[in-house]
Amino acid sequence: MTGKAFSIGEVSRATDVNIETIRYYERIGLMPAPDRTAGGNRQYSLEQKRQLSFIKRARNLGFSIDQIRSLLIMADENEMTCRQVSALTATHLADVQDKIKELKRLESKLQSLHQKCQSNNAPDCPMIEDLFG
Amino acid sequence: MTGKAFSIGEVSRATDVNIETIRYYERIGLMPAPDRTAGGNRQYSLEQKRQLSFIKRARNLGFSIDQIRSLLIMADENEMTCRQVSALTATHLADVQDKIKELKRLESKLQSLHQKCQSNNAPDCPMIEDLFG
DNA sequence: CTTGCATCTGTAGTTACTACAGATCGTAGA
DNA sequence: TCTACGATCTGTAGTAACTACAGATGCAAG
Repeated sequence: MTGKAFSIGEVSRATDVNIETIRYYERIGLMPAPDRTAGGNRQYSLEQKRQLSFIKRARNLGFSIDQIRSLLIMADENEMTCRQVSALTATHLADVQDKIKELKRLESKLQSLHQKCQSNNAPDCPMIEDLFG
Repeated sequence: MTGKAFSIGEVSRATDVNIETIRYYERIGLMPAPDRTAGGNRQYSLEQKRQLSFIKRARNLGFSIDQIRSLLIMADENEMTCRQVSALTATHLADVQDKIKELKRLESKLQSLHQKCQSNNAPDCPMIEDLFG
């Protein structure tokens, strides 16, 4: 009993992953090479569709492709993986928090520069002066 | 009276911009092609050094190369540019704020997933389950 | 059997650099 | 003046994660 097979377009719509991106994931080995029709079109199994949706969700959480590779391996094992997943998540969370910090630094600098710039009617721009040092 | 000339290494150390990056900026037209010694080594003028430091500061504020191209043009003109600079800064600031928002969304999702994962000793990982949907 | 949308492969472009390899330059010391 | 040897040179390729084609087929409905 072979399960239902899906075309790349169906899988794309179901997971909201671009067709080109799906093929890209296959090329880099993030997705397995699916079966093909006689004519050469890809035919995805339900499990493969599920894997793609896993990848999509993880991408939406900002995990990198390499991190997702690890997550997929962990998802396939049963020992110790929850701890490993937890560690990977913690690392990623820290990365995200670092980025937030950095962006907030930018935000406040930009805000103060912007304010100086707006309240100025002279020919010289304080923002530009600032950048020249 | 020709001003002092600087080697690429001196300029690199002075601005904290990688030598390869300086050549890259020249290749893409962000920096002008400097004079050369008889043997072909680059010789930067004080003004060119200043321009590179301008670029570096703007990059540190998160402006894109294309935005910096605009900023450099504006820095060279004298009409209306403060208003333009202000507009460009506002756009960039909005981008930064959008990114912060998105990262905060990620942060809170990751935090809640991480918590579930940590308080779990069962064989199945709630984080993985979650990603599979 | 034709029409026309869906897929196919393969390559190149995106952003902002970084990392070589292999050759030459420039300068301080002998 | 010759010789090291570090600094630069050019040119190309790699990074992350896609996206965008071109040109050729597949497939299903009428």
